[in-house]
Amino acid sequence: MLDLKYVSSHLDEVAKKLQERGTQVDLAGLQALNERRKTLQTEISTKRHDHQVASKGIGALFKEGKKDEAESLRAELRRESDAIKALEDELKKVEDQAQELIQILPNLAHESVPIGSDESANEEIRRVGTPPSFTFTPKPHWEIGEALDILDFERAARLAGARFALLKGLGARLERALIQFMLDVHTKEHGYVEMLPPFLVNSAALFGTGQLPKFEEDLFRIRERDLYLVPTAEVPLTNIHGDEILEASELPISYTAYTPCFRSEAGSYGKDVRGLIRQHQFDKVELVKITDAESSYDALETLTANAETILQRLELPYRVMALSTGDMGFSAAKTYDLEVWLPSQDQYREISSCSNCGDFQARRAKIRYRPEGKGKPRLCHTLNGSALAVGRTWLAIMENHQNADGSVNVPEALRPYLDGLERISTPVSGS
RNA sequence: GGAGGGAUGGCCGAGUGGCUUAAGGCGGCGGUCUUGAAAACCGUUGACCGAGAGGUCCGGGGGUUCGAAUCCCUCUCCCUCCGCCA
Repeated sequence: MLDLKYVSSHLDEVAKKLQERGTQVDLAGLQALNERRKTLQTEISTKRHDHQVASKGIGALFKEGKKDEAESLRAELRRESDAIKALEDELKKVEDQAQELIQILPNLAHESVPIGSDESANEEIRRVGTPPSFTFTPKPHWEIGEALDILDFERAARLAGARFALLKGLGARLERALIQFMLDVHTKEHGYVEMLPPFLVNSAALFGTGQLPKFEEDLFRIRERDLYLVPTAEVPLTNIHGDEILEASELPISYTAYTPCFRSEAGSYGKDVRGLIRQHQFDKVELVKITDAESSYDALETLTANAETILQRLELPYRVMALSTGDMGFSAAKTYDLEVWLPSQDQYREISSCSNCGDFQARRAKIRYRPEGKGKPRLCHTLNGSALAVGRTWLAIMENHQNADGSVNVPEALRPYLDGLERISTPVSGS
């Protein structure tokens, strides 16, 4: 959420930056509401003060036996009390209106973010690794997986419908190995604390990270309850310190967690209908950092590098993209996407998204810290990134490490997690 | 699911309508003493809105009252016992 005070005093600048993100808003209305809010508050504050002072006099008058005076004062204060109540009602209405307007505004982009209306304006930062060259036509992962009998979409559909998958045997084992591998790297080498959070969260948590109120249709909600399936571990991890004032010495905080993620994928009809790319449920290992207000952009570089490590170890070619103002998510001030090479599509596809949200989520979730020594609490900065989306990693391995005979080589870094297995092959019949 | 008991500042905890400007303790910070430290003693100690005056905040929301931490309604969470259960 943007700071109402800042918006009110920087109308033109904020409007321009929002427009770069593709959002048109009437900020003048917001400013008017803020002015009215301040006026009302001052008036209420003064009236309440007078009322309190006068009110104390009643007890005294009764004690002195001046009943008539006490009664008339009481009647007067009764009217005054009603008047204050009316002002308070208006204040609440004004505050609610301002809140409603400001909470659906996206974050402002950092100055280093390329300006543009969509992904065509994204900027390639670097490429790492070389796409493999094959002596045969590389197959898409769903063909490889089904031939190896480790992936089954048909039976998954029987259980849950389209956009669900059933991993079998070594397929399931590979998924589990990837999760374990990623968590080990981040906890043992990158200093993240492993968490295993709830997979269901309430609306307050989703408001904190920005999924609500604007993007409810992207979520799966539990019937009749204020609970939603997590769309990403970013939600529980970032909200862990909601409503807290942290000590500066505790920062930065680095958490990692594996969770399944659930997305309704409303509005994505016809996109990526085949294969594992776009599912209602997928596994992800997430990284979250909570920092002070000064170091979040350095932390974004670190976090992105941490995510890249996984791709490098798994020998998967990828590139790093700086998203443009029009392609970034709602809460982000700056985002790097990691895109992995997919031979069957002959292109790079997103496998991780690493964002610095600045104080945008911290303001919503009330995550603050006390600067070194003393002083007023300040808003933290929050960051998150996938490291990585496990399902997409699974399919990237299938496609990049496939052989002409339909088998798939296991990257060396992963072998310790698969009892030393070097390749996944079609099982010899009967075994 | 049933029955009871709770939720007060960073933490513990007192407080049943005006004398609460939330007691007291712990912790933190500053000081005295000390070569230094500990102990002891003294002082200090929150968040939010507002330019300020001032106001708000005792789990959340609503109500009664001139006046609510205190009374009423409601929701959430926690604890104890019973039932069920991996």
